[in-house]
Amino acid sequence: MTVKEQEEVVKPTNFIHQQIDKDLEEGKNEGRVHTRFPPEPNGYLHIGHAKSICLNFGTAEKYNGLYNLRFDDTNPSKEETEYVDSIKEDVRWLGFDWGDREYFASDYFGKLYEFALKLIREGKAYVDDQPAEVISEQKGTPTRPGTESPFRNRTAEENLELFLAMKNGDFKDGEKVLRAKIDMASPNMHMRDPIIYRIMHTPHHRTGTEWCIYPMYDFAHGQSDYWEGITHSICTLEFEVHRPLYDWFVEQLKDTDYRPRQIEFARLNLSYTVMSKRKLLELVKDNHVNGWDDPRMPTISGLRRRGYTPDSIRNFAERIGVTKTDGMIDVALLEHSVREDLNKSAQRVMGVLNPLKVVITNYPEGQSEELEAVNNPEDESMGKRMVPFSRELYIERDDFMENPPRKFFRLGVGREVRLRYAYFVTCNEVVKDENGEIIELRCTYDPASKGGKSPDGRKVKGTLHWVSAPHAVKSEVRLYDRLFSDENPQAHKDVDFKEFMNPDSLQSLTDCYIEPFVKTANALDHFQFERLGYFNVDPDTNGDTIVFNRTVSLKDSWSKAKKK
RNA sequence: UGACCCAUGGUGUAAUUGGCAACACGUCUGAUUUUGGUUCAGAAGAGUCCAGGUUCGAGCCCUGGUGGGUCAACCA
Repeated sequence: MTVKEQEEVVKPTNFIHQQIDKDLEEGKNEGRVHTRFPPEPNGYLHIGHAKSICLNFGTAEKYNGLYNLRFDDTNPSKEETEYVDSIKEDVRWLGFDWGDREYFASDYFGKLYEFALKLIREGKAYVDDQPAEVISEQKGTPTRPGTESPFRNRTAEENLELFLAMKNGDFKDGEKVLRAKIDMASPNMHMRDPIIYRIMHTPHHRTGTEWCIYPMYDFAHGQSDYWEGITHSICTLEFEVHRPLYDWFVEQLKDTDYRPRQIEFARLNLSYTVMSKRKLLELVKDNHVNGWDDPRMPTISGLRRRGYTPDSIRNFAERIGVTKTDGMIDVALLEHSVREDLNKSAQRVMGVLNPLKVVITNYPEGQSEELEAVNNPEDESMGKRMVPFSRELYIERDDFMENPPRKFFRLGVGREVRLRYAYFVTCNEVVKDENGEIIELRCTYDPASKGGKSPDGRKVKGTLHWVSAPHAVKSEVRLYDRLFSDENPQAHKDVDFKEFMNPDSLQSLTDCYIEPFVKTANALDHFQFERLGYFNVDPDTNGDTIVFNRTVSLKDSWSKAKKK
């Protein structure tokens, strides 16, 4: 291993690990590191969550600690079991195993209720009878302090009685709330007597109709962390202003030196996409895409269906780093991560997307043969396979030009190229239909060049992929482009992000021919179609047609050169 | 007329905690190549938002600006 390689192996550190190092040095929490990933089951996980999962769980792994999966299910009106299941599947697929440490905030509804009772008894919480608008009005603004509720100084007895009535269902939704009594003049809006319990006569996906009062996020999160023994509660930047409140509740709760600590990092922004559950839900609900797992979606399930691998996503998460700087990651980095992974592992195969028929005029009619091809030049252990060759072939339309420009290495009339793993062929004639459209090429092959070798040492500039027409498997191939044409579609104040949707984000080719090797492929299997890109088998595949998704194209220096 | 946070090549991160800015992606050369892929060799590109200060020495510390983000849901 070279010096350079050794440097690269060193896992990058970040400010969170540095803070944990410090906590450990100071002997906090008996040297334990315990993290959690706390999704709300109200949507599917996306690549931004993947960053958070890798950070939270990866951190615990790094420090030989533990990590929990905890569903933040305190709002029954938005949460569903479908989402719980998809989240578990996605986290598992990414390669993390949380063992039996699977929790729900709803597991703590009882303890949370008891804790609220304690706050009331200590005069630190009160029932407010005012409607939402009035409470909101009294909150003030960031630059103006709030005013106190007329119900703020009820006696503990009265509050206890009212809260019990709330719990017993004596009131309608919104009629009363329980508030923490902190400081209406605090410069931090979240400290101005935040609402901690609201009335919702809505069945919960786990507790059913047991409760009609539900705790707010702020009243559940830190406490859940505390009860689970979380040491480092890593979340995104928008919760930074909640931290004093998080600490305030933990302070009321703690009875030892242990205390969980919230640390915030910048969420992931990816160019040419949107990354909020609300917006992704909108795309799904309004049928702008075909579901949460549409291969154009930045969801984990979409990326999986598109052909991304867990490794590629984890490497990506590692590469982008962790900071508090709000930035925008170039999708090119994500694409680089899959190419890097798939280049090492993907089975090579030849497939023609836009077929052009080629007849080898000096190859006997009715004859065919099998030629040996390498399965993966990056991994010899993947072995070889046989590819059928015959008189009638398909090549890529792009690989032939009647009037080739300079530096075009492919086929033209009178030119010789190599058909990969097969023979050298020379094009002699172009056949056109009545519209002048090229419909066939007539070529001759050199039998001495079998395997693609030139016995006389003569060179050809181009090597083309091809497929034997009678043997090929006709398939559908779906090509994807970015979902949005704007780098940051949600950043425009006066324009809805959907205005920037790319109308050509999905192109479906139904006249594609792939070598017979793919016949036995299973859903989600990865391939490299030589010279084209990485593709995987879409679950839409049925007995009749194999459907492929293009995960990402190969790097293409020819298309760049062409533009000049 | 607030609180909290952020600011390093095009992009994302790093800099042994004060010692003259490194890595990755991207871009551009060239070599190799039965994938115009991979690999390899190399190049361009920032003097660290600005202004002061402390110091022999500042991207790191201090002060003041500027720019950006977050917070006023009975959402999380």
